[in-house]
Amino acid sequence: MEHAPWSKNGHPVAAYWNMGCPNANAAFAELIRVSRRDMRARCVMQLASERARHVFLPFAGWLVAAKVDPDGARQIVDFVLPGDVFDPATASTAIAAVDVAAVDNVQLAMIPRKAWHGYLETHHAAWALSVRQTAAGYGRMAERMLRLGKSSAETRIAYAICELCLRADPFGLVADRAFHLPLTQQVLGEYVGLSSVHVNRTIRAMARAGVLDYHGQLEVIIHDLAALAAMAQIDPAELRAAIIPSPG
Amino acid sequence: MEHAPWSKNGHPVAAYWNMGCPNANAAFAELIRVSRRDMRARCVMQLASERARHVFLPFAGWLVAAKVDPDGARQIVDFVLPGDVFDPATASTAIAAVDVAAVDNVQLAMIPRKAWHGYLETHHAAWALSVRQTAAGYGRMAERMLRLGKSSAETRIAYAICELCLRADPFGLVADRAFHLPLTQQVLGEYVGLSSVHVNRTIRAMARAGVLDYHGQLEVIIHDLAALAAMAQIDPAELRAAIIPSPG
DNA sequence: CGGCAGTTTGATGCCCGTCAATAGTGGTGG
DNA sequence: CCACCACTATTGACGGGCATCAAACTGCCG
Repeated sequence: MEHAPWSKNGHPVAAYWNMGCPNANAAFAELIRVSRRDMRARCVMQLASERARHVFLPFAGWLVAAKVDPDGARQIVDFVLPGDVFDPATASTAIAAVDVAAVDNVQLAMIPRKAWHGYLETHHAAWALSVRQTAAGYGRMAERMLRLGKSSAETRIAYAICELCLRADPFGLVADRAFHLPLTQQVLGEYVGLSSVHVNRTIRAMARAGVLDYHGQLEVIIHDLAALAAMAQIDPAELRAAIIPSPG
Repeated sequence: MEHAPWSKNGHPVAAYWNMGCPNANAAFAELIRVSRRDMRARCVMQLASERARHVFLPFAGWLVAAKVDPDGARQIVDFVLPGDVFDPATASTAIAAVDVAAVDNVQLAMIPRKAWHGYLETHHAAWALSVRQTAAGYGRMAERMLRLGKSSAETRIAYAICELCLRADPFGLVADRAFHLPLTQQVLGEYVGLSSVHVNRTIRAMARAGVLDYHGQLEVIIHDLAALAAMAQIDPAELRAAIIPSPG
C-alpha cells in the first residue's frame, strides 16, 4: 500500500479521523492535504481575542489552548492531541477564546474555519465527529474544573497524569507501562494551577511513595494504578467513557 | 396578540430562541410546548454518570451544572440561564458529565435528547444556534478556568459578578443598575472555588471600598464599574463578545 | 569546557480553609 | 402579634498548604 502524502510512518490520517462515509473521508483527506503544516515547539499559531482563522487537527505532537493573564501567568485550558479537532472560536464566532501554541514539534492540519464549516454542511456524516469532539472537550473541562476549584495539589496532579495518559495512549490507563508526556514540570503546573516548585515536590513525593516513576521530560511509569486513581478521585474506566471520544 | 401556551407574562419563548426560519421556529415551539415543566428550587433533574435523557432550555429561573467530589463538596461547572440550551452529555454520548439542578424556581423545557437531535437534523437553521451556544459555553469555561487556576479570591469573585450580570441582564454590564443574582454566598463560593466564609469577607471588603453594594440574596448594585473590571481583569465589552451568544 | 534549561531542595510568609460564635432574616404556626 | 425555627450572613482566631525567593544540582548541546 502506498503512503498518502499526509500520512506519517505508515500511519495514515484515516486512523485518527473516520467519518464513516467514503465521500466524506475523501473530501476530508483533501482538506487535510491542502492545509498540512509543520510547527516547531513553542510556536504560537493563534492569539486570544484575535480573529479565529483556523480549526486545528494535529496528527503528531501536542498543542495547548491557553490564556495569559495581565501578570503574564499562563493558564492552560486544554491540550489538543493527535486525533482531536479544535476550534478556538468564541460566542461572537469570529474571535478566538484562547491562544493556540505548539507544545513540542507538531505536524498538523490548519483548516480555514470557513472551509471546515462548508465541509460540515456538505458532509452530514462529519457532524457526528464534531459533536463527539465537542462533548469530549466539555467532559474534560468539567472534570478539570472540579479539581481546580477545591482539590489538593496531589489530587490535581494525579488527575492530570491519569487524564493525559488516557488520552495519549491507545492502550488506556494501565500499570507498569511507559507513557511519554511532552511536558516540563512548569507546563504541567500551568495546566493544574500550581507553581513548578510545588509540582516538583508533589510528584516527587508520589515517586517516593512508590506510586509511579518518572524521569526527564515526563517519561512516566505508573506502578500502583489503584493508589494513583484514588489520589485523582477517579475510576479509570468511567473517566475514559467521559473524556475520550468514542470511535463509534 | 394571543399568548401562546408556552409564553410567560407576555414574554414569548421566541424572544429567547430564534432560528431565523419560520418552519424551524414552528417545530421548535411545538417541541417546547410538549416538554415544558416547572421545577422548584434545589430540585435535581439529572445526575452525573447516569444516562443523559434531556436537553435543558430554561426560560425563567437558573439551573446549575455541577459535580460533587467524594468528600461531598460541590463544584459548579456552569450556570444555565434563560435563553441557553444545555446538553449534559459526555464523550460517550449517552452519559451525563454533570449533575443538573434548579437554583431557584424554574420554568423550562426538558427536550428528550433524541427528539432534539432529530430536530437539529431536520432543521438545518437550528445548527447555527447550537454551535453558537456551544462556543459561548466554551468561552465562559475558558475564562473561568483562568481565574480558578491562579487568581486571588477578589479577582474570582469580581469576575463571577461581571460574568453573571452580563448574562443575566440584557442591558449588559453598566454601573448603578440593580442586578438580581439568585445565589447565596455559599453557592457563589461553589462556583468560584472558595468557602462561603471567604466569599463573605471578600465581597464585604469590596462593598466597604465603595465598588459595589449588595443585600439579601445578592441584589447587586455596581458603583465603580472600572474598579470592578480591574479586579476581575476584564474589559466589559470584550468579555461580552467572548461569552454571550450573538443573536445574529 | 561553559552555558542554559530544567529539576531539586530549603526557608519564609501569606492567603484562604476550618472551627466557632453571634446576629440578622424570612417563613410558619400558635 | 409574637415565638420559634431553619437558613444565611458576619466576624474572629488559628493553622496549613502552597507561592515565592534563593541556591545548588543535573543533563544536554555547541
